[in-house]
Amino acid sequence: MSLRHALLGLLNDKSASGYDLLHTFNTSLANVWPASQSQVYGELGRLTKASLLCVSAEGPRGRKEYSITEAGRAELVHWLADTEPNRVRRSETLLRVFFLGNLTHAQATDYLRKEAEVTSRTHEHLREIERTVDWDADDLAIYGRLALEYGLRLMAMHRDWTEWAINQLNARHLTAADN
Amino acid sequence: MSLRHALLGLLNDKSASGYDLLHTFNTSLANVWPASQSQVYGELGRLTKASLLCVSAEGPRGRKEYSITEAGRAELVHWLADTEPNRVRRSETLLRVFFLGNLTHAQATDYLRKEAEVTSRTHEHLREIERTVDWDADDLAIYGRLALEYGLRLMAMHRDWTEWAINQLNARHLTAADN
DNA sequence: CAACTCATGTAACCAGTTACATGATTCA
DNA sequence: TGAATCATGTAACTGGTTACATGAGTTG
Repeated sequence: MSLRHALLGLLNDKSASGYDLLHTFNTSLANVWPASQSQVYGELGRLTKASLLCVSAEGPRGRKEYSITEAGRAELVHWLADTEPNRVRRSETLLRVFFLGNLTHAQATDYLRKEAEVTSRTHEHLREIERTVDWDADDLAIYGRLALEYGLRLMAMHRDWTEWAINQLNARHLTAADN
Repeated sequence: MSLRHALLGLLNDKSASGYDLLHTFNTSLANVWPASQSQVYGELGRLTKASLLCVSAEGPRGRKEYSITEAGRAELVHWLADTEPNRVRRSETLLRVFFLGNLTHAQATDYLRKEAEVTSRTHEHLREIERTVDWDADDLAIYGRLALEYGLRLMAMHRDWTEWAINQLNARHLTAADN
């Protein structure tokens, strides 16, 4: 149910169209809770039918501006204050690590090196966001700043771990007569 | 398609029944790629129909032991060597951070403190695993050790970030006349 | 007037969760 | 003999992805 609450949260800050929201999911929320076009439009319809949102204005090209209702605000706060987050994490990157023994030493370290590279790029991208966004603006920016810092630290950790893992594999490769 | 490759990876190491595999998903892989009973049994059936696995033995209580086939091994290596991991991450924990402005200062810091607590418990749990597992056994253990270290570092980072975030919110709360 | 951006909607499919259903074997 | 564990299977539902389909307004 997170997408629905993400929509409520964003619309509580500011009324917007599906198209506007989609943009937010592709930028600020891209690394936290990405959502596709079909998902956003679908969920907006369902939330409106459930009276947690309403269409507050219509513009050119069939544009619909959605606003949160009192019931929607109540649901948002209820979600934040009274429910537990789902903490299940899945990482395909890490799953692959489990099975690296099926590759040659060179292939395995290449895999890790590539991960390090992608991590660096993401880190750079987050730094770029940090530089360009006006962090004093509003609530969303203040808390978004906290989330961004999380991303930066995650990428740094990921980079360090990857280096460590490569060294582990190299050490093992040198001492053993395997592979 | 990650579950299917997780199954191939595990069965390449050692033939096993759905029940055995389920146990692995609930322990070693619980923090990397958890899977439910219905999912495992369903996928084993599909993989067998596709000839990537075969039933190599039947035991008491309808037990079926699955073994990987040559085609299955080929698919496993193809997945590892020739395909890119899906790196999409979703974090409900972090999504909620975006919307903490809808709570009181006390509620917001409580949320973060609770996250820190859960993180500590998970960290402790991983340390326990580190202590009890025999890491010299086989390939899976060696690479599993790398994954475990990732988990430990992730939890440490998460803990540090949470502390930092609480301080950020406290500092803001003291200087401003808001809330 | 062509290319681009704005803007919405839907259908088919795939992956994962929860719950239901059943029964054999082992062990205290 | 009753409880625990071993063992499998299926159905309904929810959430997410990809692709298809359409068209209005804006800008060079």
